[in-house]
Amino acid sequence: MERDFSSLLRDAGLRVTRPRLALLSFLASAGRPVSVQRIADHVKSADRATIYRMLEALLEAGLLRACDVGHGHLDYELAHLPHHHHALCTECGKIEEIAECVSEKRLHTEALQASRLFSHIDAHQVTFYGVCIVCAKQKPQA
Amino acid sequence: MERDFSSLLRDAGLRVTRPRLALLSFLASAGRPVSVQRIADHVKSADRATIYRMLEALLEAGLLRACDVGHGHLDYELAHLPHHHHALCTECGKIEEIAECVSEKRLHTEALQASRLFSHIDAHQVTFYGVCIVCAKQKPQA
DNA sequence: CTGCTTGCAAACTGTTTGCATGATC
DNA sequence: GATCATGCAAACAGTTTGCAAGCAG
Repeated sequence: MERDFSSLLRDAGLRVTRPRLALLSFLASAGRPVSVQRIADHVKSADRATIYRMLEALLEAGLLRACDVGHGHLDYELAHLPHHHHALCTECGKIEEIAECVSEKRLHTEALQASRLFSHIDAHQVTFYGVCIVCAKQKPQA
Repeated sequence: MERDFSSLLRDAGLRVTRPRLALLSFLASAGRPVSVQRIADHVKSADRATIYRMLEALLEAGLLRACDVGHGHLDYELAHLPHHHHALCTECGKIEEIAECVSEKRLHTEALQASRLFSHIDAHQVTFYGVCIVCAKQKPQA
């Protein structure tokens, strides 16, 4: 696994350093978007400033993706996953990755048609808000 | 217009105060989601702490809606508009409101089907990223 | 050896809280 | 007059920047 990350970094023209490898493997093990806070808790070797600079560099290089489910800060995940979206449990904050839907591709074109001010649309992000099964059991129709 | 806001507040069980009316009418005049920063610039009569507390109260009461286009903080808009989404110009930061699309309703159900962990989904938010016509003219295929 | 990266500390921005004052109902 | 809302100041959290030291290429 470390091998992969090294080449990823190298191919992106970035130096291979211990903190970066630690960050990447933590994100890989997480498997879902994580906050800077959580990264700092787990990748203790790296200073917070370093974490922010790494995230910026890796984001710029396209190795990471930032996603925003609306709790005031960005979460980060590895970018080499297929396009997908997130469902946020409004009870416990759990995030699930949701595969791209069929009707989603239409959204893009329909949105551009509905728009008056836009020339083209490059990307989109969808977040679903709901209640996960665990929370639904604990708090029936809360 | 002020009449309307007064009754809105009253109906929500909130007191009618000058800062709240100022906030509501500013949001109405803006017609698009605005940041706290922008609110503070325009609604100078109100203290920043007051702005945050007003936003919280009005959000709770359902008069406002928060939306997050991913630049690190929330934007706010009046909630009595029909459901819609936002397109963010990645060049100039302009936000356009995009009407709900036809295929969007399917998203909801498809997402739930694709999910493994969720019991039900209550809401969703979509943000489109693109380039507005003005910016597209200034920077052809940048 | 050169230049990119990191760590540490300090500055900043954005947001929240406590408490006394003031306004609404 | 009781309660809720506001202003001010101070605390907090999250993020960014400057600079010297360290490490990768």
